[in-house]
Amino acid sequence: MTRASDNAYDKIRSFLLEGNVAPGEQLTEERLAAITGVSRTPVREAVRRLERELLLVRNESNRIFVADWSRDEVDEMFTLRQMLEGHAAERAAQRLTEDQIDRLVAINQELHEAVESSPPDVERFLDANRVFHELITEAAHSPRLAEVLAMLVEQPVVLRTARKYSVEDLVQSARDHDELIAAFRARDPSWARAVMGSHLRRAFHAFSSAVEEAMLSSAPQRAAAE
Amino acid sequence: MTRASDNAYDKIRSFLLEGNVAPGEQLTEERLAAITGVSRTPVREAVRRLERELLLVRNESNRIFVADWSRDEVDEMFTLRQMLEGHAAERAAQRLTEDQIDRLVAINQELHEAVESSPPDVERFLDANRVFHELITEAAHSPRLAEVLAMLVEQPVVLRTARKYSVEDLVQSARDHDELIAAFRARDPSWARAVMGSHLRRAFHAFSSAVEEAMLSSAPQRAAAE
DNA sequence: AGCGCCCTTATTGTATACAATTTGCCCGCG
DNA sequence: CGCGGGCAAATTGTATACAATAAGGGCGCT
Repeated sequence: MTRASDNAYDKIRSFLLEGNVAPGEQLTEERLAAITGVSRTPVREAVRRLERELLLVRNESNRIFVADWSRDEVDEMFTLRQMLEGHAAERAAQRLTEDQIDRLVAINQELHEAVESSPPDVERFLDANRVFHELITEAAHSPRLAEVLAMLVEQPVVLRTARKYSVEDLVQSARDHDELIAAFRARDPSWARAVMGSHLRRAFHAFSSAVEEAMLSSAPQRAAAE
Repeated sequence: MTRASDNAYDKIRSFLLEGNVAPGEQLTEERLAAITGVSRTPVREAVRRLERELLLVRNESNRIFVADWSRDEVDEMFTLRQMLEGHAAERAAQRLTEDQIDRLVAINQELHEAVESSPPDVERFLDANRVFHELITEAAHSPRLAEVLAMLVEQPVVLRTARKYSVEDLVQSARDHDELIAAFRARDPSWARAVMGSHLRRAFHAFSSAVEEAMLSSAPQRAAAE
């Protein structure tokens, strides 16, 4: 792994995920170079990577912007994930070792704890959630599937919104994972696929209501300010 | 569109597709720069793109190699395409305009002609085939889906092997397209998905037998030469 | 002869200067 | 007041030199 460009990638990524810049805002290579402390060359590599993961986009004249996802686009993304992660779960059900299933249990234990603490520790939840899904993708043993999925998950909009999820949403999510584990233990691919499908679809609706909630409280203010 | 790096991308891509280099062979940025006539900087951009499309791969120390797909990997790729293009066909069935369907008919007419000429004009077939699938993907109106599919289609292994397809394979492929068009005219999403599914799965098996055929005739020679 | 270390060479990574392109602004003209 | 041309500034693209790293080969040691 190269030093500077990976470093730049990590820094820019955190920068975006922490919401330091608004969706739609323009960034310049120069500015990113300043932020990351490396020259434009590795920054360009990092930007290409982030483009691929859809965190950054370019306009028709190749200027760089923070990606701004509409509700429909997020819907679309969850639909693709449902299809692909459903497939991954199906394959994982046939391939997971006992050890790996035990690890899933441990990770989901962590996730349960994050949910049940008060207030719920959303960062810890998201972390465990990510690892949980990654392990399943990995166990599917399909490098191309993994690569494609890497493009779709970890979207800033979704992660930022997650902080607004209701406790019930988080609890249900943890329960979905429990059921996924049960499906894996039973070595039942279609069960696994089905659970993954409803899990992700529910996640989309949780996202969707969280956004609407946020809109209701913030939109009037914005309207007044404009 | 930038000049040099797009140019480099096109040239390297043709270079790979024409089979000028063997799968697994190492390439260097320097050599690609010589081939394309530009400096290493735009070559690196082009290489990144080709990596993304899985035509090139890197080893653990970032050296560049021509991708070498195993039969299982091609299987995996077709499975993903089946899932994603099936979804695209489903959406396209609900969204294609009459004009677009007419265009599909025209393209498939071209494809029929390519197949029926003797000997079959495989290049023309592949061209029409690509355009046909692209139009469907586009009509699905799902930018992310399009992006993901772009990573998977147009694999050199598959394109090279296509030259060895039997006439029946090509004819059947054209018939699949006819049926897809019928499904689109009927505005029947599940029909469209199902046809696309069997179309791609059959394509995989055509590929698979073509490869086996080639192995049977060439493997002994290679063994003798070694 | 085999094995491991070191030095050389090949290759990729980074910085930087300059070129090309795009944008935005200002100013003059209708 | 609008609008169009053209200049200046901002931004991305490319070339090149040098740095860092990895591979390969030879040489001595055992």
